[in-house]
Parts: sequence; structure tokens; C-alpha cells
Amino acid sequence: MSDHVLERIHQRVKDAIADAAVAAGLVYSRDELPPFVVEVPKDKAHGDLATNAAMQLTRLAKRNPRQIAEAILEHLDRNAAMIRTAEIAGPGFINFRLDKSYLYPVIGEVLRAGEHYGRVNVGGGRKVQVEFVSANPTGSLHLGHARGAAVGDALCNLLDFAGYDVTREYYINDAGAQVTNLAKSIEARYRQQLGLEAEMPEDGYYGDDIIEFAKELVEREGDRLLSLPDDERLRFFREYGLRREMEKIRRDLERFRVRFDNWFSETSLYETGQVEAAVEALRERGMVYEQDGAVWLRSTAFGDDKDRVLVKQDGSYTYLTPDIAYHRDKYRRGYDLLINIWGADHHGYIPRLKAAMAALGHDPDKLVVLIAQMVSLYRNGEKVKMSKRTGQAVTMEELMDEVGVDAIRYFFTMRSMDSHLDFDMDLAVSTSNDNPVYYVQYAHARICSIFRQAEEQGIEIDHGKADLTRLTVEAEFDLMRKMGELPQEVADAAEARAPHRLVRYVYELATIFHSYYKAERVITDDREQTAARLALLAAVRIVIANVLRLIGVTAPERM
RNA sequence: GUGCCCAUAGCUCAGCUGGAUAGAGCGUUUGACUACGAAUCAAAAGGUCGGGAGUUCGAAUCUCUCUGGGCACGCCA
Repeated sequence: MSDHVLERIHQRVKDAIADAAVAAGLVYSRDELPPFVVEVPKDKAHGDLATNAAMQLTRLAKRNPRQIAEAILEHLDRNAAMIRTAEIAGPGFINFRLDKSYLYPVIGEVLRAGEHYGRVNVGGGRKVQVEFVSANPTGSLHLGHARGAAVGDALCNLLDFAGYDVTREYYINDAGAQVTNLAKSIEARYRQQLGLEAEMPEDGYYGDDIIEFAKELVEREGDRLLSLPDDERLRFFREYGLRREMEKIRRDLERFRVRFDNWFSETSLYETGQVEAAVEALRERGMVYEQDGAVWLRSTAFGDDKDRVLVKQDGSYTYLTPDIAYHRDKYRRGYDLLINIWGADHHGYIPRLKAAMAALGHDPDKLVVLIAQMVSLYRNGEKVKMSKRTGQAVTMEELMDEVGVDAIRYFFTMRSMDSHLDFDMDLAVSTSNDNPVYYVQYAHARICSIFRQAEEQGIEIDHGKADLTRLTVEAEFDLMRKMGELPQEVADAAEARAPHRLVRYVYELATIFHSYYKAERVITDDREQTAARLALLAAVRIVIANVLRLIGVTAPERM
């Protein structure tokens, strides 16, 4: 039994239908009933609640849906669930109208729960780890990372709100060839800053950040580094580069309001011998073989299209091997669920990683990889090209400077991960009426404004005393119903791992509010009605603020 | 060639664990500021849900197939 108002009433209606179906002889017992839903119909003309029960029963009862619906209605106990009218519609839906007073308790529930309103426990305290962003420390975070950060953090907030025990993790690829490349890139830039001839390495990093680091080094160290022995110099650039890149990444993410619980270093896997141990573990399980001087993983035995090399001919590991060790470590840390958020360009990597986990004897279904599709940036109506070679890319920092964190997070969270996203700079920057971020925030600010007004007029605010039956306007019931749906919305969005649903929800709530605000005056001479309306809006304000918080957007009191 | 994602209004996208007349924003057109904030509201026009076949009481949603686009297919990372 749920402790949320709306779910309770849904359940009562559902029980009444089930009892009626038994009483009508459609089934012998409630256990035999096929699954059916009681939900708020999309079209308000269809009443407060509707059920597809009659349609679901067609096969079992061997009658047409409308006849079944009639039989159910004949035996329905309307008093049990505040049902005023029940009628058959369309192909066999039963539409219910309830005594509107069933919605009033929503307000009290929201006001009591406050910032916790909407919290549910579908997660049951299960431990879930979400790994996201995990950008290589070889350059600045850019647009794609920003999407991963926004969606990942919103998903974490959502899962937490849905009753999961969430850990946010960032995997730092601070070992491997790309870090050597970083060191060489910095060295080349350093020499260039000193006015020397220097070629960038083959797969060098061309970002402005690297040039900045080189300038810093010239200022601080002069040309001293040139005289260091080769290996020592490279190590210096490597460590300096890693440190500075990670500092910048942490700073950008902090500013983006994303905080990680763990920063997991790839290097640490080598230091603790876990990479070797992972290969050994696979070997013991008979999952590897040697061929052409390399060590191969039998990933085809677990659904991959080809076997994968773990140890190259030259004795070094492939990119996959430490990643296997890393995910093996995750499994061993005892999470119930592991979620990775990756960019679409890595999706081909999923089968081999899952195969490796299966080869280690882990349940591959515990690892869920969510793919966020690519982002295209538009500016002045034109697509902005991004190039790794020339270092041309819009960084997350520039984006935050130009657009602001609220707008970026809202825009990236509002779309499904599955869809390619066109990020329109001009729209996101605009403070005009076509920017949906402000639409929702404005609703919140407007409510705050009403309360400031009430305070100025010396109106006593005590929501507990308010007579809610003074709320009789249609839009008021719409607001209550919408607020009452939040717990279910959170549960559904969490189950679907779809934070963008929250954005949709809060936008719709804001729409109902704006419309209501325009049509009805809150503060009037009618003190009783004013008190009731203030109680309602206090609740709406809480719900908007809660959902905005989940998607990482602020709820300003004035704008 | 193979795999994954996508195709819904002029544009950008929801809706996809099957349900009623397919929705929203932008853009277009028409209205609303002498009352709590017009970053707002009211209304209109706009659709063969990429094509075809199948599954069933019912398909934008599930299956197959074709077309078109994106991304991947290394002893790179």
C-alpha cells in the first residue's frame, strides 16, 4: 500500500473494479485477473480516471469489451472509491468521475514532505554506481561531456530520489599511451613558447589548454626543463599535464554542480596489480589463449563478434585490459547495479566489455551501458564544426560563460539520451519568451512574488488553517492532480532511466500554473479563499523547486 | 559488408513495457497589460507518425522488410 494520496485512490478504484469483476462472474477470483491499469486519461473529457480492465478481460471472458464493461459497472461498489459516475466509452474503457475532494489531501502531503515530496522507494536501498563523464585528462571538457554530465547527474539525483543508494564515479584514464602523448604535446608547446622549432607529436593534443600550460611553465620555470634528462623531462610534463588537466576538469564539473563520490585512477589498477590479476583470473577460467605472440580473450563465447587481444605481441596491454580490471573491481565492490553513461562513439565497445565480465563469471546484466547520442552545436543558425586535430571545439567552460549552467543543464536534460541533440546557442542564451528554462523558473519566481506581496499586505500565512474546500476552480484541481502524480512520475522515470521525463513534467506543471495565474487572482478581499490559494501555491512552489533541483537547475525567487 | 541509434507538424522534439480525436515549444496568424511580475496568457492554422507487409478487439508504439541519415567496427586510446 502506497503512502501517496493519488496512488491510494487509484488502488481503491482498482480494488473496486477487481471485486466487481469477480462479483459479475467474469473470473472466479482476483488472482485470475489479467493486468489492467487505472490511470488519469490524457483527455480530460474522459474523466478523472479510466481503466482498460474490460478490454484486458476479452480473452478470458470471451465476450466483447463493452459487454464486459457493463457487467463490471453493474457490480461496482461506487462508494468504496468516491466514484460519482462511471461510464463506458470508446472501445471499452470505463471512465470514472470522482468526488473532486479526493485531490485536496495532495496539498497537505506536499507541504508536509517539503523538499522530500516526490521521493519514492522503488529502489529499495539497492546500491547503484553510476560512472559518467570520465573524459580523458588530455584536454578540456567540451559539449559532449557536458551532455554526459547533465544527464548523468540528473539520473543520479533521480535514482536517489527513487530510493536507490547512489555512488557517482569518474574514471581517470591516467595511464596508457594518451598520457605520453599529452606529455609530448606539452613539451612541443613549451619549446614553441621558448621560440624553438618543435613539431607536435603524431596524435598530439591541440587544445588551447595545452598552450596555456606551456606558457605557465615558461613563466615559472624558464627554459630550465630543457636541460633535464629525457626521461625525467617527459615525466615532469606528464605529471604536470595530468595534474593541471584534472584540476581544470574538477573545477568545470564543480561549477556545473556535479560532484563525484569517487575519482578512480587507472594508474592505481597497475599499482595494485589488478590489471595483471584480471588477466590471470581470465586465464584460470580458461577464457584466454595465445596466438601470434599475443594473449586473446574468448569474447566470442559471450556474444562478441570477434575475440579480443588483451596482451599485445610487445607485451603491453590493450585499452580493453585495464578496463576489464576496472569493471571487475566495480563488481567486486558489491554494487547491485552498475550504470555507465557513454558517448555514442563508444557504443561498439559494449559487447566486448560485457563479454569480458561474463567470462569472469559476473552477471553481465548488472552492467547497464546507457548511450548518449552526439551533440551538434548551432550558432548564428550555422552548425559549428568541431575538430580534434586543430583543437577547435567549444569547451564546457566557454559554454558556461556564454549560456549559463541553468540553461545548459535544462537543455541537455530535456531531451531523451537516444536522440541526437542540436544545441542552439542563440536560443539557450536568449532571455526571451522562447527559452523554456525561464518559463519554468519564472513560474517559481512568480509564486515567490505572490508571497512577498502577501507579506507586504500583512496577510497571515498558516497553510494548516486554510479551508481547502474553497479551491473550486478547474485549474486548481489540475494543479493538485499534477502534483499528486509526481511520485509515480519519479518511479517511472527512474525505472526507465529517463531523467528527461522530469523536465517534461515540470514544464507541464508550470504551464498549468501560468494559465491559472493569468485567469485567477490569488490575493483578494476574500480571506478564506486567499488562504486556500496560498496553500495551493506554496505546494506548487515546492514541487517546482524539487524537480528543478533534480535536474540541477536553480529555482530563483526573483529574476 | 556487419552492429547500434534515429526517421512523428515548416523547424527542434515528446509520446515507444500496444489503448480513445497523435502532443509541446519555436515559427506563422489573431487577440489580452488602470489588479498579485506580459520572461505570461487566450485562440487559430499546420500530420498518409519515412515506404510496405504482418501480429490483434486495437499499432506512432511489437515483428519482418525496404529506403534515408548518424555512429562504430584496430595487437589505437
